[in-house]
Amino acid sequence: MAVCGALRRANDRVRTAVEGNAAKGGLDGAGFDVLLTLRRQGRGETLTPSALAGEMMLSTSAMTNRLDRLEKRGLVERRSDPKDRRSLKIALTEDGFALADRLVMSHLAVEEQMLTPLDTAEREELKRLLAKVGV
Amino acid sequence: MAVCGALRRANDRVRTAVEGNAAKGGLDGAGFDVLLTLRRQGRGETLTPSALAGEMMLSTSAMTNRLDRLEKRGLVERRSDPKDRRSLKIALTEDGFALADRLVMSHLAVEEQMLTPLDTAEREELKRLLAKVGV
DNA sequence: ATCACATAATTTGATATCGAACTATTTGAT
DNA sequence: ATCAAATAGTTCGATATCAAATTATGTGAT
Repeated sequence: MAVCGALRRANDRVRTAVEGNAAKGGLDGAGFDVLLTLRRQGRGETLTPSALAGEMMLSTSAMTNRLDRLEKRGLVERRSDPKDRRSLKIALTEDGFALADRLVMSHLAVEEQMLTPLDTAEREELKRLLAKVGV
Repeated sequence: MAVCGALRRANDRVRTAVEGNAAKGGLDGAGFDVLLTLRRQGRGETLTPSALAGEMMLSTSAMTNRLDRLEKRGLVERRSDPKDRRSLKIALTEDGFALADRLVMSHLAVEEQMLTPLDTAEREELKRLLAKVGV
């Protein structure tokens, strides 16, 4: 059978390729994921650290750490929320958006590259089968 | 498309379920993987720390750490190799083999459980498609 | 036989993560 | 209006991992 082993190997391979792409922007997979999640919100949109952590299935303390690094590199900003002074809005800076923008292109190309052995019907079938796993 | 996202989510679900099973034996996924890899060699068979690390795609230093914990719990033994005094043979103890034996049953049941939504043909198809992604 | 190099495992130093404790602020019950 | 409980984010302590350095041993070229 060994379906679960095949699942893990395929996932590892994709993850490695995706991290390789992030490295081209001087990021690790962790930092790239944050940038990508922020960019997905759209230009100028923000998320709180908690929302980011929740979306990325990460502890808030890990998110604090990731944001520290990204902020230090000038890729994200912490903006205080005037409505709730406990809360923060995390926004991509110009640089952050530009980097995310640049990386997302090759990121998509890398993901596409990993799937080249599959034709369109196979991709749909794979997605369908994966969605059924673990219900 | 989002095939890669589906891949990651399916893998996460399986991993979580498998770790839940390991926890029933007081192990984490890391320790369970080592026991399982040793048990797969057969009763009384051994592997060196390097071989284990290689097989599990882990650094040898991480393996030293895992073996320390398992040895402390009396689940594995480090046996010196008379042929090469640099080298060690890692063997399951009686307890280790018994625990691995007990957990592997429920482990397989858990993996099976994760795949119940798929019939036999679908499992084969999924494995085939995953193999095309993961080489 | 010697000595440079290779190899096995461990130790060390750095970092990412988690859960728990902490600080500051808001909410809600009275 | 007050104060207990909830919430947002950070800090802290512990641990797992990796890469590099280290120790001990083996191998091979001369």
